[in-house]
Amino acid sequence: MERQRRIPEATVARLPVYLRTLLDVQTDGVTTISSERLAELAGVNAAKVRKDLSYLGSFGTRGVGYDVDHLLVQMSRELGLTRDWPVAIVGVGNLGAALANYGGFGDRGFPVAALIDADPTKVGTTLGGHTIRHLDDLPAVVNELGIAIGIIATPAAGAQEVADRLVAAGVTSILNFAPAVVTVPEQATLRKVDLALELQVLSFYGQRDSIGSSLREELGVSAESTNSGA
Amino acid sequence: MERQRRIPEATVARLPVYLRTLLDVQTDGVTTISSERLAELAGVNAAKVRKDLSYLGSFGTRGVGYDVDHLLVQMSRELGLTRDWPVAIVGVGNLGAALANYGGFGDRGFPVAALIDADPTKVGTTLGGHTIRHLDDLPAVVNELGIAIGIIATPAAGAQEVADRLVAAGVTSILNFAPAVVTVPEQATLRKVDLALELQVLSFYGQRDSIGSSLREELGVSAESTNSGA
DNA sequence: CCGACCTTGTTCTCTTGTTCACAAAGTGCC
DNA sequence: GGCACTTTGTGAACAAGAGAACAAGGTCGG
Ligand SMILES: NC(=O)c1ccc[n+]([C@@H]2O[C@H](COP(=O)([O-])OP(=O)(O)OC[C@H]3O[C@@H](n4cnc5c(N)ncnc54)[C@H](O)[C@@H]3O)[C@@H](O)[C@H]2O)c1
Ligand SMILES: NC(=O)c1ccc[n+]([C@@H]2O[C@H](COP(=O)([O-])OP(=O)(O)OC[C@H]3O[C@@H](n4cnc5c(N)ncnc54)[C@H](O)[C@@H]3O)[C@@H](O)[C@H]2O)c1
Repeated sequence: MERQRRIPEATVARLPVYLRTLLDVQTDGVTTISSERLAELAGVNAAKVRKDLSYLGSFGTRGVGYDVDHLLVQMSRELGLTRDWPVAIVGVGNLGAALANYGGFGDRGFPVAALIDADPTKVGTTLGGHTIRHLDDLPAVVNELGIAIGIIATPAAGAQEVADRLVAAGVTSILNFAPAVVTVPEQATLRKVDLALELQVLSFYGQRDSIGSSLREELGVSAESTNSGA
Repeated sequence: MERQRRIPEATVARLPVYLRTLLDVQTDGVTTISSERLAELAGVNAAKVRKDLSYLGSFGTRGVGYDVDHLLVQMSRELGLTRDWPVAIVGVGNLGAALANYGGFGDRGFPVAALIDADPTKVGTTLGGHTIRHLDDLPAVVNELGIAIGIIATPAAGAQEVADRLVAAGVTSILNFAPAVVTVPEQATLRKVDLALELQVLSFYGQRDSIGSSLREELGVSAESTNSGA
């Protein structure tokens, strides 16, 4: 009788938030936490916390709450954080260099293990203890260092090619910073961080608020009457 | 008879992708595009494209497709990109400096207009043409320069305080890079970019794939038979 | 040992988002 | 001018996610 092992995507995306929150309270010496409290700290709804945690099959204690240490163990295991995931950064420019210099990843089990670039003048130079290797060496680098995750920090034009090469080299997890649509085969996972998109979304809601305010001023307080039609 | 003016959140998040795609094809001299083609380039479903675009109230031409220029105008207007949105970066460290040096924002209507830090040794120094101002000057800076968006690039510990100060100074759009849960009043909009979270999500799916493979090897090809219970 | 109290786990409902499928609408050829 | 062809716009079915509510289960004080 197998446990229900399909964790919803939305839940997966929240687990890291819970994890960080739990690490925080653990540091403060807290040993037990209720869904209510965890929800407050993680900025979500308590029912959601309980449902999310139930997917882990982890048991809280009714009347008491969850054991922080136990929860951390379960969660780390589920997220695959019991091992290291060596990362390769492809494209060592402005952003790539900043990421390479950032210590926060190694701490959390994602050591930067390799830097890759296509620019011959950069290849061979050293940054943060790593010698920059050429893109053509990717298969060798991945093999030698056991690269599990590739970070794309090249200009948009090169992103798809880099992704293809990463996948060809056996890397199935990719984080893309380039503002381009990149596709990968089904067996691989791609996530993206798109700052321009974030800013444009902020712009949308910012503008809307302004308009909203103006309208509200003009029309009185009837702005609430947005009936949810059908 | 007012047009239906509630654009779903999911749609808002896709508009920037369409926008970028359209700019690309416009550069190539394309003047008309079908939902099918746009969907392909943007990496989404064609029906979704049509529904998303229908929220703009923009008219395609049946049998032909959408006029690229017209679509760009509509979309830019809807996203509020007809004006500039001056950005202040708070926390000019490793990441903040990289963002400040990055030219890609100003190009797209988000000029970096101010740099803020709390470290007295950094205040007064210059970076990318901007003199770093002290956090205490925030209200004045926001006022003088018409700051519309605040980017938080401080350590996690300071993030909530910075957010509070930004809001107090009148900034209602915030992009947070610090790995911390930050809350803002309802009238403000906050989005976050959390790299550790992204990596951990990749870890989850990466691990899962590995397990899947192993299991598949061990058990033959019965891995498909994950019956969706109830 | 018992009962009041607390918190979990889960069911149910509602909302949001995705996708299909097709009628309506326009184009351009003949 | 009409007809075949293309593509949009949207209704309806389907899937995923959020949140309220509550029964089940366990603690702890007396
Ligand atoms: N710098 C930022 O703050 C920032 C912010 C948001 C988005 N981005 C995006 O991140 C990406 C990198 O930005 P950046 O400012 O670091 O750019 P950059 O030009 O400073 O660096 C790009 C690096 O990639 C290398 N490169 C180019 N093509 C390559 C290829 N095919 N394979 C391997 N390496 C290649 C270049 O040699 C260069 O070293 C861009 O797509 C940019 O839009 C950057
Ligand atoms: N550097 C990266 O590549 C990277 C990647 C992912 C996440 N982050 C996150 O981004 C944030 C910044 O990272 P970093 O590497 O630039 O750190 P950093 O330590 O290099 O820089 C932080 C800067 O913020 C300033 N600061 C501290 N408290 C402040 C306050 N209350 N108000 C204003 N300024 C304040 C400091 O003086 C310093 O200049 C961190 O939260 C980090 O976790 C960074």
